[in-house]
Amino acid sequence: MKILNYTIEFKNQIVSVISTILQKKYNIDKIDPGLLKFEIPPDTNMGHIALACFPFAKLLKNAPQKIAQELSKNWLESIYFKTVEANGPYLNFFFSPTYLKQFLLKDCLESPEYGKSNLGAGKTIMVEYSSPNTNKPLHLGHGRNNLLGMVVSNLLEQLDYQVVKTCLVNDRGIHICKSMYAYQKYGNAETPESTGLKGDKLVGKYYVIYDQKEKENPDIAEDIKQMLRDWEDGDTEVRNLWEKLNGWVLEGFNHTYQRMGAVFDRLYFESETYTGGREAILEAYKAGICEKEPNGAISIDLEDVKLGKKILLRGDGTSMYITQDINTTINKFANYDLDYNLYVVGNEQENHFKVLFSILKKFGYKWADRCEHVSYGMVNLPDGKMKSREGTVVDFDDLMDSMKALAADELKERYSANENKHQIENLDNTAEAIAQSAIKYFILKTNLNKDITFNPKESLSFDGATGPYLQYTHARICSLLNKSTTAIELKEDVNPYEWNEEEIKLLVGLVRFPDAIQQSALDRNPAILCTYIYELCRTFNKFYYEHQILKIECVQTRDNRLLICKAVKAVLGKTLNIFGIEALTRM
RNA sequence: GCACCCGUAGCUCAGCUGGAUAGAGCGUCUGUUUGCGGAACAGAAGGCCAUGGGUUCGAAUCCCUUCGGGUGUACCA
Repeated sequence: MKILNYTIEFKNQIVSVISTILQKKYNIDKIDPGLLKFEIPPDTNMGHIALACFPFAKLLKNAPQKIAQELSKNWLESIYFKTVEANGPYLNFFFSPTYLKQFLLKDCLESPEYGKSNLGAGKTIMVEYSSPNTNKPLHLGHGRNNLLGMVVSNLLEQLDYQVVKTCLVNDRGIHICKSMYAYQKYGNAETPESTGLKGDKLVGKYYVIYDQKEKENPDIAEDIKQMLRDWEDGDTEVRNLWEKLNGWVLEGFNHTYQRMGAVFDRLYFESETYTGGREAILEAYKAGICEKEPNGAISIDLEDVKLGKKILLRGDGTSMYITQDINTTINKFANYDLDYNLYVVGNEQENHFKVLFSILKKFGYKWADRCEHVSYGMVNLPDGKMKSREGTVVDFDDLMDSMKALAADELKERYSANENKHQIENLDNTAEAIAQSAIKYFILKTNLNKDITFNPKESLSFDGATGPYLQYTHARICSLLNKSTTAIELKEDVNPYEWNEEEIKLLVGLVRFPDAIQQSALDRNPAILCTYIYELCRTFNKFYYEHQILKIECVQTRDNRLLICKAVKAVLGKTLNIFGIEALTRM
């Protein structure tokens, strides 16, 4: 298993010591730090961390086994390591008790900064996510998007980036007119209040109705086009209707966002940006970057980057999807002094973003290279794709509701089955927190480039590698710490303490935490942190099962175990926080 | 047609910047609790890492072939 590519304090020491030894021995100039590949040995008895010596073999023209031997023999004393030994082609390191306790545990317990780094210090990064259409409610696909946007933002903040979270609201266009049209014709002046429906649900209902009506009478498609023209002309009646319905939808979205914990620093509305972009394109045309088509459309040749030809303005002079995206991106860099600009959007738009970034580059914007599409796979159902119009979507509000109901049932059952157990004071909040964690972890744990198959019956369990498992581990530790009658403080060991295998595994897990965050953030992939924290919890639960803590006689052992518990709790709590999952103290 | 992505245990997924014996969860079978939360822990069974080749001391991992699945390829958004 490979690890430790980033800022770990002891890494620098290893690099410099090894370089010195090899330079002296083999009389070479410099060792490329990239050759030093750290790993976690398969078994803690072999070592706590390891360095593979294969890469040196070629350079030094010697067997990796021999090199490992030489390195171990010439290793210098270090505060970080107790022993360093060669094992075949590997150089294995065992952490010193001093490092584990006075450095690692101390950091975990006392430093709110543990896990963070300053890779992004002084840099601003924008994360655009969610970007919904205001004609129908949010479904599970949006759920994945929102969660990725939120968590990637949180991860970047751990690296000390200044993060600007934005949402581009697609609030105009032909698809918006469809629900408006159906509402106007068949709506009977319904309102969220009169129907008791959430605003986005009400409008979504008419989006579906429109589709049915169009199947009965395809001619109404013309009415929609007219409606869009009226909207663009500022027709009062159409505009009023639009404002009313959009207001309802956005109100509905806000409830969903709030419930799942999505927040935005800045909203961009397509209705305000869609006319822009023309000037930039016409300017580029004047500069000879774009061409004019026979019918007057403006196009750009992207053949050199194998993206063909792209129309930027239609023959009738109207804007396109890409036109307003050009405009919005220019605005973003004008509004904020951005170092990076991320778009969390599904992989079906990969081509669109390649085109967009290429265009901006050709237009001469130096920041074009700092734009990045965070692409992810789709969410499918066991029997295929989700389709709004065919009613096969998993509505995100409904999903949260049903998960909450399941969690509440579970809590009641567990409570009545164990009368001696603690009482859940706030069943409603707890059920909500458990439901949230089940959904969030389920979605986040899958790598970005993979599609997710969502099987409602099987996917959202509370057992195994799930959000509730993580919460359970946290609650268990809290319960344990509460029962401790002595203060849990970090003290220097009077007698040397030998950590057992499970304890060492936990400590090595804690060492990896900053690395897991950095890798997760730099890859824009929360799944890495998901895997990490699940493994840490599994290691903890095994440790907990195998060893007594509070009731063990040896005070030193008890205190050291409690320290580990507290440290795991700290790291677990931070991670859950990054995921937007409540770290329950009871459940 | 072309481009990109995916193919690892019955199912859902880790592992992929090449390295020590390919790992988890669910499901199936079997154990563990007077010890602090059993939403836990352990064991068994289950793999030609889609296929065929190549590079390498070494390939699930990199390159190419084939097959299977997905997405994109608009003067739609």
